[in-house]
Amino acid sequence: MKNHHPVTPKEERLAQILAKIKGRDFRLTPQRLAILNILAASEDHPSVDDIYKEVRNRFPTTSIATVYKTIALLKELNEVLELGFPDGSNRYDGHRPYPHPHAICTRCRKIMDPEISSVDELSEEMKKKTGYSFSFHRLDFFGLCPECQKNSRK
Amino acid sequence: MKNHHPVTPKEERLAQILAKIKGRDFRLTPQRLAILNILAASEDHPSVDDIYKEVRNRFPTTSIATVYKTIALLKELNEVLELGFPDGSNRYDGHRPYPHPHAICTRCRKIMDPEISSVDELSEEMKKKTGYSFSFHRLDFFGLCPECQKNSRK
DNA sequence: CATATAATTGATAATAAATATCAATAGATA
DNA sequence: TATCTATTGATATTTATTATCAATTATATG
Repeated sequence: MKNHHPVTPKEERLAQILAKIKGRDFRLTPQRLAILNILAASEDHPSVDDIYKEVRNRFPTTSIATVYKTIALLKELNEVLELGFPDGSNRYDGHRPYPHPHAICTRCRKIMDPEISSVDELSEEMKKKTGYSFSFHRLDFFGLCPECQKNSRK
Repeated sequence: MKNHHPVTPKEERLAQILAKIKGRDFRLTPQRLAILNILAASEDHPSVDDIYKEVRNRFPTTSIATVYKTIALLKELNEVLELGFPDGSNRYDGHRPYPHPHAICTRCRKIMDPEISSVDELSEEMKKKTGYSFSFHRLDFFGLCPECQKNSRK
């Protein structure tokens, strides 16, 4: 079982990204591939440093600059979503790069990706009323998750 | 015509904020009042530096640290909304502090505040599906404004 | 398969936004 | 008016990100 056509959604996604990269005379380096895989695989929302630490498990010489550069590339290709935290740092969502909102706990930092049907309507309304052509977005709600709510009531 | 009860929405708003400040043994300093007025008056979305420059017209000794501290206070009181730019810097919206989306041009940096009716539904759905209690949010769409779209088509 | 070209890496310096520090100042209260 | 303590202002520090550039290496080509 070696080279084969993509079957799972994840493999398909990865294949698409690779096609995009090859199509624009970017090069496919092992570091990039590793970062890509980490992002595509992670169900949570890693920081640059999280990603950095994980890549170094497989490629111990990887520089943090490479992580930043790869993420910048993926942002440009619209294959990763950047969540801006109020403290100035960022998190990355490589899982569902189309518009979707996050629920972010400001205490424990837990992030949820609920399925929200009204997003499409919102996007549509925004496009109609502004005339903008959007390429990315941040739809993030900040507050307390259910657990932290309990703990804060004494 | 000196001290009088608030009549315009803006005056009312300001009066509310002042009440909040007094209620929590914060002090009402001239610098704070000036920053507050700037934010309440500005129809666009100033950066910290924009605000800093404007305060210094009236209070030339004002420090940038004071601007940061005042904005932090207003964020805490939920009286100003922070927009995170992809470049890491922030903009501030003191005009409509309840949930509303922005359309941000990544080329000319123009920001629009359209009236979007589906936001309420989105907020409601988010609350129901996550159980979070939200205190602030970022609903920002990034892309090209109509003018920059024209200019980019050769 | 060997080679040439140019994109990319890795190490580190530079930048920039925001926060922390702390003595001096000045609101608020009695 | 005097006291108390939050706030200011100046600056140092922190932290995230970007820039720089020589060395490396992916890719195309002969």
